[in-house]
Amino acid sequence: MTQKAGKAAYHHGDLRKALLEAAERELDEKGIEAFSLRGVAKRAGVSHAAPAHHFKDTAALLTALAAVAAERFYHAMKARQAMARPDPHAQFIASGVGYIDFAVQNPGLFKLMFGSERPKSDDPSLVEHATNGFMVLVKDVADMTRRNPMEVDEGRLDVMAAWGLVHGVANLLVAGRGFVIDALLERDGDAALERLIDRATPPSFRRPSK
Amino acid sequence: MTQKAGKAAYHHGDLRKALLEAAERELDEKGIEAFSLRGVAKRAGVSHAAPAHHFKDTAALLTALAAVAAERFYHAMKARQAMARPDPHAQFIASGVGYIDFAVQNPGLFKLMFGSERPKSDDPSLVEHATNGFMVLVKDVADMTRRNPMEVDEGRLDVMAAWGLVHGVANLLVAGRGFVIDALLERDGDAALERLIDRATPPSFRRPSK
DNA sequence: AAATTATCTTGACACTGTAAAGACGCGATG
DNA sequence: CATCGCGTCTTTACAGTGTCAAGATAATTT
Repeated sequence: MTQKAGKAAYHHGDLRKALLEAAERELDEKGIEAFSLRGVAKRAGVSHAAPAHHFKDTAALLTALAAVAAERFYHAMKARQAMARPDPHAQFIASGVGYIDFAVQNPGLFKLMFGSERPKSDDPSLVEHATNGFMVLVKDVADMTRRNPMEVDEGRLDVMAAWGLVHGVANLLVAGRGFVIDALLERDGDAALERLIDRATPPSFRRPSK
Repeated sequence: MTQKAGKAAYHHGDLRKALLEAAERELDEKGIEAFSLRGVAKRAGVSHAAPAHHFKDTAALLTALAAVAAERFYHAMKARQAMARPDPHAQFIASGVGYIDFAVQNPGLFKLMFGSERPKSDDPSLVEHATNGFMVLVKDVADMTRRNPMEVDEGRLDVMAAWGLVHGVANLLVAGRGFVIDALLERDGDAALERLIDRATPPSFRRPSK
């Protein structure tokens, strides 16, 4: 086969993984717009052309990183839900808080997933994990409204509204435009987000159908 | 003074304005992440170092462009409101539709304003126009709830929710993640957005206070 | 042990943003 | 009107970027 399991297989060991970790650090410190492949190579302690043997180009590296980000993103939401009450509305709020909190805790990864065109958005692995995340949202809305929202116009509007709400708040916070609720977040933490989503829940989510 | 009014004052005429227009084209075609200052200069028909005399660096150019974008953004919302019924709820929906529609019609400028860290977000002109836009939203919420929302916690949550909703939907559409409602938009146009915002309006926006 | 293959390095190229220095034309001043 | 001065643009240069091609080295296979 190609490489050993543990570490130090060849010159570096598992360089592919090391590059992904270095890329995440680069992303956190420099931001997506100043992200540099040579910087990643430097962090990993290899030459500037080494990444080419593991990732075709920068876009491929960022795509792989976006895929692991999407996976973590999904698990962050599921973990929130696991700790919340099982009723549909509580589950909806939990995933929403998880959505926003992940963005705040991982602004670089979040912007990579949703705010950059550099990752190839049709990558199978990325699509898979992103779809998983989306399905959480759809299921939440489905459980609240007791139907498959994607099958009717009103349901689709509801899904888009729910997604848009958490996505917009996440984006605003990550973009440094959260001054409206920064003080509340400082004081109440996640509870403020719960209140926000709860207050913003439209009537169509409270009733079975309509 | 420095230059004539009409055109062709010196070698180029009003190069500053020409650069801003060229930058907008560059932004539309290449996107913010592939935006190139030399590309802008080429479009304007000047040497690659010419922009330096009108904008200190690329960030300064993008900042100026973001400022004009913010101004247009504000006017787009106001224009929508001027054509809508005068009641608070209709005004709120109108500005929301204007918000989202501007993003869809000007994805480059929208991403520049909200999704990029390259413009200097503390630029006075940019801050001024951005604040104007924000004030539209605050006023809408204020008119619906009959109070200054920024003065109480619940009001701030409402403002953030309203902003987040339209901002999130706009972002998703601009990021090519609008598949949930793309068909509806294709069919009904802005009316679909009106329905979306209307359905998503939380109960706290319908009643005077509480 | 020798050959093959995978992995990484070195060097090169075209491109980027920015700085410094020079050329040019316009407006103001004598 | 001629000249100066200054604002405007160009040329040249440099450090940095992503990517390609060729070479070197270690690990695996035969």
